[in-house]
Amino acid sequence: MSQKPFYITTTLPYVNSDPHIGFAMEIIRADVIARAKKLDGYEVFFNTGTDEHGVKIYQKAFNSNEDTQVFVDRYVVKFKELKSVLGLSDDIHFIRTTDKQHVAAAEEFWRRCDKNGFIYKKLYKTKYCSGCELEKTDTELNEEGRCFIHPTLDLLLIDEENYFFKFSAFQQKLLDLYRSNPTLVVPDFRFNEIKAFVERGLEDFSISRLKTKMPWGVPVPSDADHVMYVWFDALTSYISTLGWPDDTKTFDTFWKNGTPVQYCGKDNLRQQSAMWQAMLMSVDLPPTHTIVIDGFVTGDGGVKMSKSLGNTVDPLDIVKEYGVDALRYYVCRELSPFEDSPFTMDKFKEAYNAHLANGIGNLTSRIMKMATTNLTSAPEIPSKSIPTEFMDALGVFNTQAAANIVWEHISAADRIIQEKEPFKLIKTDTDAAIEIIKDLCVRLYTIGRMLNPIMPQTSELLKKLVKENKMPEQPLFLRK
RNA sequence: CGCGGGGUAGGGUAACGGUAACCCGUCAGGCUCAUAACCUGAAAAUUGCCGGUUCGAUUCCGGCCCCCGCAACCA
Repeated sequence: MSQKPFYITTTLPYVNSDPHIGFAMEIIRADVIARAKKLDGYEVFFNTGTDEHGVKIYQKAFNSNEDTQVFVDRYVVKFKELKSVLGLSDDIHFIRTTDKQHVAAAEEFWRRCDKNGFIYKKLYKTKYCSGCELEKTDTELNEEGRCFIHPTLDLLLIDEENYFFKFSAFQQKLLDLYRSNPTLVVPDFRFNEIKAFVERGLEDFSISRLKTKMPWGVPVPSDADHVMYVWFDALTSYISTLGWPDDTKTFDTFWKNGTPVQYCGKDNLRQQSAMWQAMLMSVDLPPTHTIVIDGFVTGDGGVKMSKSLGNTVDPLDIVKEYGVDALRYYVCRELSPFEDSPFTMDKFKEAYNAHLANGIGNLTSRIMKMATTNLTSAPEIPSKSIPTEFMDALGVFNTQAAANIVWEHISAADRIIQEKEPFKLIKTDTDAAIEIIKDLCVRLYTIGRMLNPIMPQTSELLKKLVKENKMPEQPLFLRK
């Protein structure tokens, strides 16, 4: 029996700063889904990587007087380290948009798109602030359309020839796709948002930059004066990582005949569920199966995290102090799967003590203490015991609902110990007490099984302890 | 009338047409297997405001008031 294929990818983070908690959240969630699918018998292709082109990186490297490639290489190391820091799947794929294979794929994508008539050249007016000596985008201008730093200066409009993508040609096709694919975007309210956006009408967007101004990008085929705009290049990574266009076997298995899933933050809704889908159509490739949009991690009170406010949290620090599984737990259960969620160290500590130290950690100690003192060997473990609701919740990307099921099982076991008092019963009715303890061991094993996608290390440890009928060498999660 | 999300016990969140659930905190019991952990119970919410639909609304509809994102060539 050949395994069913499953492909899931994160957004490729832009490597102009260190990995932040928002991306850690996204990739942990994707990893949980990837592990759950593996547990369910799928052959999983799990992808992440780094987005390394574009003006911001070019400028930052330039400002620090560093070769751009050296600059990105330095950052990529930090992102690759996430694999061990966050306990990600061993076989995760990592694509860099500077990889030769990706660059070739992006160029081929462009060629096909162009051949199909969806790329054209037109004059594009850029806004230039002579004070900053920089081009400005609308988001970098104030309400009157003036530079924040130099509001008294008039912006200069400079004509520049750019290549454009005929996004507007895909309005109806996108709406048809949305209609025929009712689970394309999860959750529903994000799907509604993108539908409304497309219904309002689409504007073609620029997909190239003049090389003289910004050389750090994939060259535009057949025009040495331009490089691709970073988005056009980065989005194609979702298929270049699968070997497109050369490795048709891998691509066909996981994308064409599979159910490709893209995980991203809400700031990526438009790019992934509209622009990228249109781009795929333009080269006659099938659409993404599901795009999962999660919210932002915010500071206390729902305010944006920012270094100036001092309310940022570093995933590395958390892992150092509390361990990988504690962070994974928090992401899965304490943060909303689709809405914005506040993240503070106080909340984290509170949840850690309540649910990891007092919850699963303490439960493990009390069950295994009774087991090791009263059982001669591990009880028989049923071959399957994961409740279907658990897998169903993960199937709709609701890690919170899934984790809640696990913690209901933990509470139930604590209650059973209190109500049946096997530690007391053992003195009067040994056989009955042994049966209760065996049942508790099986319950703990089942909890271990369910924790596999969410907290892989804890999962393995729980299963090992029950199977070998051993006390943990030290408490699983020490109170902080 | 640009688009979307939210306003639920002291704090943080869940549920979403039919006794409003959970965590932290507070109070009172219990237990001793366990990481001063665990269990039971109590106090505490007219579910932002005003109308409507309904036998019944936190949940559906309309209006209003606040908060937060986004508003495309920023990634």
